[in-house]
Amino acid sequence: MSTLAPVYSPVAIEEKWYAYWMKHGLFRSKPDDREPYAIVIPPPNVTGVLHMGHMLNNTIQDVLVRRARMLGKNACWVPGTDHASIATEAKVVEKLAAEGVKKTDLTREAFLEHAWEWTRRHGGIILEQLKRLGASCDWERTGFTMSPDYSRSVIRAFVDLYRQGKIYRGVRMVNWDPQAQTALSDEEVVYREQQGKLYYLRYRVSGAPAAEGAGAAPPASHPDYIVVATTRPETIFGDTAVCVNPRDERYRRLKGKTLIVPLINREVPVVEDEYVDPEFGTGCLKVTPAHDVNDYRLGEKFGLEAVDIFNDDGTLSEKAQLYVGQDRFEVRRQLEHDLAAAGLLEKVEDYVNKVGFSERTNAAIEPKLSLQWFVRMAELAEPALAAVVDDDVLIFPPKFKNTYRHWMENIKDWCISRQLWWGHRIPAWYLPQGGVVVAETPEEALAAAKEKTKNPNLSLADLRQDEDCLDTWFSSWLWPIAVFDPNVAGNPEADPNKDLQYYYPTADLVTAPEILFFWVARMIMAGYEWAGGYPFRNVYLTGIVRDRMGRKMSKSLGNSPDPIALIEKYGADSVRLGMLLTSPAGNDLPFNETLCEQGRNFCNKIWNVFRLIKGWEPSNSEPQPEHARIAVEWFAALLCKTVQSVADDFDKYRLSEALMELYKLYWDEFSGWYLEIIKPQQGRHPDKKTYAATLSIFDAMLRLLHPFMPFITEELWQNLAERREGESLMAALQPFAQEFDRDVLTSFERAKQVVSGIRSIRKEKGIPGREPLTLLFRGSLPPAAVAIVGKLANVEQVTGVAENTEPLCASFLVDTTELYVPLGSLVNVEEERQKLEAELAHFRKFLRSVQAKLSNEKFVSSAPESIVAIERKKQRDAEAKIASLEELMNKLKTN
RNA sequence: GGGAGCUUAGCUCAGCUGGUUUAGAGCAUCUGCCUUACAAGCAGAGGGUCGGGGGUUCGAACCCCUCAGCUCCCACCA
Repeated sequence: MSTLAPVYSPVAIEEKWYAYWMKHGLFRSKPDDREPYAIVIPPPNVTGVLHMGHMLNNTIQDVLVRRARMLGKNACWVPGTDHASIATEAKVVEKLAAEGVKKTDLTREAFLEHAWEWTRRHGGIILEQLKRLGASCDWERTGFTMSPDYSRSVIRAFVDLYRQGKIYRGVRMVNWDPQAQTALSDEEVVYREQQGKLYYLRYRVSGAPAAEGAGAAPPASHPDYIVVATTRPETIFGDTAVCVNPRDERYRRLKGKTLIVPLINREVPVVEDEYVDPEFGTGCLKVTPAHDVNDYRLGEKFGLEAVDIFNDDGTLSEKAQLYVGQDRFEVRRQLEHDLAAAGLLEKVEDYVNKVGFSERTNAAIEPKLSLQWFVRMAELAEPALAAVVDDDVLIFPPKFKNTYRHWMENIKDWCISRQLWWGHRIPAWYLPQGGVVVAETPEEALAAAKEKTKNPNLSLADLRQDEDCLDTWFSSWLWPIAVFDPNVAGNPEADPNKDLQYYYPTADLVTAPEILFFWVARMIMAGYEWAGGYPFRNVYLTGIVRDRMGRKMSKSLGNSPDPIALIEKYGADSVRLGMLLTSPAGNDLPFNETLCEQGRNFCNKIWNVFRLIKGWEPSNSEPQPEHARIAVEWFAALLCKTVQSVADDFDKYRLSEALMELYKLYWDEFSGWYLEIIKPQQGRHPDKKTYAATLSIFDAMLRLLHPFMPFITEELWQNLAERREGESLMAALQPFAQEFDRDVLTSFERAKQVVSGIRSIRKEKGIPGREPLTLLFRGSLPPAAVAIVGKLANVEQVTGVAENTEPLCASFLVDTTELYVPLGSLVNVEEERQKLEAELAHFRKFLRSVQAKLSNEKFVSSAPESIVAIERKKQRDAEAKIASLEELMNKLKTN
């Protein structure tokens, strides 16, 4: 009798096996002659902590990697972290602020000192958390996007693109984050609907008399004024024109006139452009070239001055003339009063419009003209677009292929400079007399500068390096290349090293759809640019983890459970199951702790099966009983079928379905049917043959389950037999798909129906399981049924009869075989009759529909032969069943 | 404004080329059981006119049209 506890406790077991796997280098991967299988982790922020999204994402990666390893591939999962320029810098700034230190008071060097300190303190926590999950990463390969090697890759890539003319510097309208005080790429801006106001402002026509204040406000249609609608009145100080549609009759009189901007009294021209929608607002558009993308275009077209009225922190600058130094939103509020007081505010309406916010700091984005570095994308995008369109890179689920194509076909240049310190500093040096050199090192920059200026006396002190850093994604787009060979990116002459040759392209990339453009698309571009081809063959896009109310889990909402707390409560295997039980690729995962409970229950089930088996010893004296022989034969076939369909599920990235299949195989088929059949009586042991077969089946199931639940399967596998030190389930092979006999499966399914039929009768009649029954049948029964009813339904005797002569029976049908359970007085004839009547009605109706189909000439002539044959069989079966039911009915009547 | 997708049992989803589907699964629910591996369990049961309407077809959850609702992505309407 086993002394193991009836409840599985994961904590100590998980720790033990993770340490064991590490100790024996089982996560390690080096190039050899096996087929390679590589995954690079989407590097989490270096100072981040694990959240539910990571949990889902990394569980999927671990399942894929562990399975690949067990299929005999050389599996390599490369972990690492991202320096996350803006996110990390924001955290450091916040931390310093809490200590009363302003970033602006520090030198760049001093600030970086703090940032590195922060990174050392918090860096890598998330990787330790991944270990709790069971992640089988090759930790010796842990990368960091700001390690010295990696930084060299990034800088080299910049220099290379610059030399090719694919990077340029210029003044463009960019998304300005006034809180972080940096430019952002278009992808870093999120638009949200905001309840705002639409302000109708009066612009006086030049030469017309000025208003005298609120009381003297002219009527709306006054010829001396026009009315302009805007959501951002504070930008009027940057107005350099007013634009109307040339076809707009209402404003024909303004042609060639100038207008007076309210409060600051700047005289601006009226320009005409089709861009303006006469239907919107008043049909007059104020033009602020420095603070609106469209206005910028109008400004370029009409040669208007761009007056930048904002400071970098979002306060008004000297150029605004009024409200200087005040915050933009405060000015907006004040203006409403001040304009009204001046008689220049016609009306204010509530208005919903979309406003851009910084993805990182959540500050309202200010479109702003500024001098930034850009990557020219058109040429880079070409092969990356083709890769996906031509299916060299497959995206799961495939609906994202369209999204990808649309973005790539309309790609815009990428603003890569950030006004931050934490990151890769732009390798550009400005010359004393103007001009710039771009080089990998200061020394090379100096040499280039000397050549460019023809001045051999130039020194490093004369050069001024660009203050800005590169966008984080400008480094992470090199990830699948640089983690294997940091010398290749940006270096056309470099020969790829062994690692890159072997592992590249990687097999699968698992990530969230939200970074399809940020990261996935750009990695593909970088792959073609520097590594000769795409970086991964398959992209698996996960869904978003949501709470019960369907909200995205986020720190700010506080609706996300702490993954580590969940692991401590339920065990890592249970949480992994919870993540995978209901999340097909691309579908959101509505998370609920009950999913972890379900996982825990399953672990417990597995554990108890093990307790049962562990308590057995093979008995040499016993011959194998027929029921056990049949169970073994059946389960072997079922196992083969499952191995095949699980393989098929994996090919299609249907991980949840693969898991569910194994879940049911283990719980229903193995525990519920197989073990109940072969289980010897209490205190006895199974025969040698059955025992061996059971161990081997259990072993196969542990292998199949291991990628999903690595800890418990390893624990049980290690205890199932003597193992050598260093031996591990994770290094074992998956069961191979073999041919199997489908007839074995169908006969067994019929046998199950017989058992269920008898159990149903017991339940209905309230006959306890202990009371043995007799079973009569008319027709054919598979041997399996005869073999197992004794064990599973406590049937003492099974007898085939030509005709049922027992007077009082409960009866049921399995296919067309009639089964009778003699019950004497327990039978209520009327009840039985009603039951049969209902069944008869059902089959008669069904038969009519089949007959209708078959008597339809068009069906018989146009449907394929095989389909007609199926219908004929349905007809025969239904007829036979009806005959059998009628027979049962007759018996009931005659009795 | 453009594009993509979704709507099947109380919940989450399968249903792949229209016919072996007489619509399935897991969870939840209900009923009966502390049966000697497991009550985190066992046995049994109920639950759906496949979002509405129309069409194509011998045949529709599946194809077409239309209406309604939901989600996501992209876009410069002040």
